[in-house]
Amino acid sequence: MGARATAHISVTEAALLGLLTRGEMSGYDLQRQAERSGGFFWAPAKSRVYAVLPQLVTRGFATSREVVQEHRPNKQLYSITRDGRAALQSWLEEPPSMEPERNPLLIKIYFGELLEPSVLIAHVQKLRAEATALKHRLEALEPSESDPFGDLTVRHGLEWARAMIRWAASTEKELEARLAAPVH
Amino acid sequence: MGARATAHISVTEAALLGLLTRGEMSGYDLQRQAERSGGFFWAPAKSRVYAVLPQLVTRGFATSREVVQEHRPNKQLYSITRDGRAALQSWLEEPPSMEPERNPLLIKIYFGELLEPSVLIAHVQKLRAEATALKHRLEALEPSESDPFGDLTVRHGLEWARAMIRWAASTEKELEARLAAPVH
DNA sequence: ACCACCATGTAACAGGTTACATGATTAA
DNA sequence: TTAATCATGTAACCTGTTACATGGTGGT
Repeated sequence: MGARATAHISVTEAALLGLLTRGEMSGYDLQRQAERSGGFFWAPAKSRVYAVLPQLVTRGFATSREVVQEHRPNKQLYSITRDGRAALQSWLEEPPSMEPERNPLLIKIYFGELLEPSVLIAHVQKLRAEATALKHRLEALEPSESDPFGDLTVRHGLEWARAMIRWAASTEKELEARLAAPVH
Repeated sequence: MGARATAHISVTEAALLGLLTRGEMSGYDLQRQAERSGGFFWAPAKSRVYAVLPQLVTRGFATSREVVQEHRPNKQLYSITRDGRAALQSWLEEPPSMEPERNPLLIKIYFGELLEPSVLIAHVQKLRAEATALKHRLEALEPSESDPFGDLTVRHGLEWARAMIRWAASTEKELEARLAAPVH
């Protein structure tokens, strides 16, 4: 045991193991952490969390112990093992590959000829509104950050949001121009 | 038949139906079109294409006819039906919802404390290289575009790529600074 | 001689979602 | 009294991937 050099783990498994390096936690805790801290870029369904954790134990990447509670439901606390750390480490070290955006909006734009311009504009406006909301949330967060790495992910989100806002604004303008002067 | 007002279709089904509005095509054609024109934001495996097409026929969204060929394998040509157009239309009109980036790189950054700075820098550099390559490909494409909607998706890609390049550059700088002056 | 293109599919697996089910405690 | 929090899970489904299998045609 311990010599399982190249065991493959999924993104969710890696993220859970990552959180477990910060201490023993329950599935409930993990899911909340995921929603809060990293929630902008990773948020599995809770059923997924509860499905993955026992698998981590089975594969030797975590251990669990039951904690009996008085006025709360009992819970399982999970800890990362040496093997778990090793698996996480090699996942973290794998060069990440850039995947193109799989955004359905782009397909709707691409087939824009099939939609009324006003509907298309509404779609783009919605993206802009959501990106703007994200930007505000992230801007509110930024200065108060003690951990520098969380900061970097926040800045990533900000760059992304700003890019989307820029694109949406220019796209809206262009579509509106086409509404005003429809060249059939 | 025809009154199936709110039949749900998946992104891939919508995209295939969208391409079929441009004419009768085989699975092979569709997959190639997907790779070329829209390939930046949507690219299903061919096995998926061949799996989805018969389902579209079963559900009444497309019809197929076999074309016997002499010096080539026979093929199935698919056409979109009235029901197919209706289903596509309502998919296109659904307001798209912005999903946060699920980029694994962000998780690696978030747990940056567990990685050597040099590895982290390499990860970010790789993203920057790939985003730069994408930017070049898209810039080469842009002026020659006859269809205006394809153009809008290209510009989306460009904004995205530029944002990633900006973020990566500033992140690299910051990580390198930390390498030079490690504040324990 | 080799490789790319045309053309379609199967099998096995991976990784995820939503909805449902349960049930006590505590704060507004 | 109503809602949120704590706490875990099952069942059904969906969407997708990689690897394998087949085999002729046409260009370099």
